[in-house]
Amino acid sequence: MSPSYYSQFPKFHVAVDCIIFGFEQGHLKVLLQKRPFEPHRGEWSLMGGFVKADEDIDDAAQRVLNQLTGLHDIYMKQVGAFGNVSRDTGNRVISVAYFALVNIERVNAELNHGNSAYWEDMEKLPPLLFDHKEMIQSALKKLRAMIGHMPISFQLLPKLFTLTQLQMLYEAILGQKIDKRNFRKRVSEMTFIEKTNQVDKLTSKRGAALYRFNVETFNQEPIFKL
Amino acid sequence: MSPSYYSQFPKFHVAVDCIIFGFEQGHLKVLLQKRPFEPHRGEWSLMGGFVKADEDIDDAAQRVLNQLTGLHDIYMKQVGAFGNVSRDTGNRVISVAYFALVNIERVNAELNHGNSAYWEDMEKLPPLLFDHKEMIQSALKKLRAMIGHMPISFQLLPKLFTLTQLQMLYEAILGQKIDKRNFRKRVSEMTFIEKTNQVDKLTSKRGAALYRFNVETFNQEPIFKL
DNA sequence: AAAAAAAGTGTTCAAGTGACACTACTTATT
DNA sequence: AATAAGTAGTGTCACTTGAACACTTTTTTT
Repeated sequence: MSPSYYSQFPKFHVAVDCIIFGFEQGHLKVLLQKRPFEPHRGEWSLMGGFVKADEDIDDAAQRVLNQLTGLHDIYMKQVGAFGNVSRDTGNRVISVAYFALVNIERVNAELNHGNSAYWEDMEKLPPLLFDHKEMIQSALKKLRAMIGHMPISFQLLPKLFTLTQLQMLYEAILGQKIDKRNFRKRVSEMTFIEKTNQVDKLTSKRGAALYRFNVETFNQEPIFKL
Repeated sequence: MSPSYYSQFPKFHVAVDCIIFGFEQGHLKVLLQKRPFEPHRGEWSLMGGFVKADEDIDDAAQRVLNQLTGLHDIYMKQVGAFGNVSRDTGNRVISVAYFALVNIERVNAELNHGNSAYWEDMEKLPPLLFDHKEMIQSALKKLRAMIGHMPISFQLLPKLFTLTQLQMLYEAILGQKIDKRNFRKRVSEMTFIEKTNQVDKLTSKRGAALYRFNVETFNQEPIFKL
């Protein structure tokens, strides 16, 4: 038994698939693309890619996200490994799913439209390749479990946002209405969600105060409950 | 671009590693073994194995669990994929970790001692192979998040158990003391944790009522909060 | 009969959660 | 100048949940 004891065992293609969430006009969205190669070319699918020989899986996910969106250093969370024998009908491929939360406007500036990428509303997902819908559902479940404890949802919003936007975001992710006064009460307890003196006048005649997430204040007292 | 488009990409050994939790004498334990092959033969490690070419990853985890313990159809939960380039110093191996909860007595009857398997207390883990300690920590974190909502902890106990045992189990998993009266109050609200008329006299002179988890009652009203 | 050992049992207070409806401000329209 | 339109913003109360807390009961052993 030399170090090549391993070599008696089969090897597999390993891919990463990215569930890239965005938020626009009160709707939670996912970035989909038409698969650019055979088999199943042209079907709607998540953005994915094969892991390279000298690459950590986490890094592969970052690379794939970057290829599509141009973004670097985005927080990505592993959803899990999907490894049924017949999940990929082309060949045996084990895929590790990751999700990311991104600001749609920042991404659209950089989107490589040669990829025919498209933001699809989570409520209106078309049929998707293989088990990609299952991956999205798992990712959403994980996201729902996390947003109450970790301030990750701000990644989906512009730097400055109104409390109505923030509330609509939570409603979209959780899939349920939230009481406005209770929501704002909780927000006001988080000192790191701070009011600026700027006003957004796009959606109301009165105008709404713009808020910002202050990382430094959060690091001093990282207690988050929404 | 034929169906062998995939073939330009590298392939990897894919393994599963099993975190097998047990509970004995008030302590949460993990089943470890001395690695039976090179490299690193003899180091303490989780029970693992390579995925076969025609095998779902979930099935591979079940197979590995069965090889070591003889148990079938045990609930296993995926912890995640561990895929850093240098996690396995022997060769690139991507490993998917799973955890299972088993009854130690049932397992010990079947344990293949040729594997030199050993139940180690979670508080006293020795240095472990590669990233196995990290896998165990992730598994414990996941377990902690689950036991409050799902009645999985009963897998760790004998069919009949006392409330003191059940409480010690929760204390061991959560790593903190629980108030006895509050705990028993909550248990008494779960009608599917039912008192038998049998009594355990091993640990007290008075004797303690033995309880059982009733699956049928649980299925009728699957609301679990502990 | 007394001591030992763990089982079993309620109440009270604080905190958190959820339900609920009107006023304030600005702009556009007449 | 008045009013209509449209969203922002604001407090209270009832209820539920969670946390703290100590003594009595039962049986066996000495």
